[in-house]
Amino acid sequence: MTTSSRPAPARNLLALFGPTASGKTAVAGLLRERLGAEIVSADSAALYEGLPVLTAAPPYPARLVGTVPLANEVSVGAYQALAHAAIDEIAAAGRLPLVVGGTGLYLRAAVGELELPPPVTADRRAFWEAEYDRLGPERAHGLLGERDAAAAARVHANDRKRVVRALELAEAGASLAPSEDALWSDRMRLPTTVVALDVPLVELDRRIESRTREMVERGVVAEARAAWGAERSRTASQVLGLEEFATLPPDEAVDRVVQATRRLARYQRKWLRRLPAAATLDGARPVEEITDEIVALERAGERLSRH
RNA sequence: GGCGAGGUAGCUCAGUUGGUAGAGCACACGGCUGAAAACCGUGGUGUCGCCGGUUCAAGUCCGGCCCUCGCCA
Repeated sequence: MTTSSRPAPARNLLALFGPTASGKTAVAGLLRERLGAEIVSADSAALYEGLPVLTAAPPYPARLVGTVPLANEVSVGAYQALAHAAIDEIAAAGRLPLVVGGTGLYLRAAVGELELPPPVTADRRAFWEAEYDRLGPERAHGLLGERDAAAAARVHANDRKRVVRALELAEAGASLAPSEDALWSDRMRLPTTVVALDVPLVELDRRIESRTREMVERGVVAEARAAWGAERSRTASQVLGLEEFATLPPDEAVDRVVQATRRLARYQRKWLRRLPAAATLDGARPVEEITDEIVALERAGERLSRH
């Protein structure tokens, strides 16, 4: 009654990373059917509710998509807790969690062993921001050097955001400088098959342009205006294209958003080059073919783990 | 056709009394540990519209031509 073939490896985690417009959504949609996977998004902008067109929300259920009110800030730390909970819940139910996203840091936070230093209260942040502005970059950085030399060595004086964060952490008894570099390591929280999807740059640029134009037909302008008029946090305001579509004539908004999205895609491809992946597949190939390959990789147990 | 304004980096433009050019954005490369679609660092990528003249030296002054925009015909 038992077959002679060796048992299939235990399913743990599958992760799909790729820049915007690389075809992640379509591939993940097929993987969902083929592997009975449940999708967990790793995308900082898609977290927001009310922006399905602008953030290209998938046409099928996915965790951590459209769940955060625009009035709230998002952060890697908050995302990480939600992602780990979702992954563990899916796995506990005997299904395959499939983490899909283009935000490199979020993907690493979801699948890796990133141990993030704690958050700090809003008033401490406001205090250190004011201190930074009062002292100026050099003296603020100098102060950091006295309080946390390791953190100061990693941060440029002009990087206000990081100098402020490091000062907050030093005050709280923590440090911005990690004891161990987990960001670029290939250590995984669970045994994970990581697959990267990429498309030749010229084709990617073409896709970005046509996809941005389609957004207009699908109603981004109304969507963006509604969101822009609502109470929105700083991180919500920074979602690419929100301000452009809400405040500029559509043609001009499209041009700017295309340019900004191309820049984003190049940034995401930098992550792609450094992320440890079992394979990098060409997203310009037929979706079925790509899916077949990923299924094969997953079944073969091509995965990274804790070591 | 006449008058006016203009032609300098991929784009928008700055350039002093002549000393072979520089900002922002874009772009390239790099960093990044609770803002990452964020933030920061480094890099000028050029037939200064074309041809000639003056000058030791011209983006800059002179002459001619070409092109763009506006107004008037």
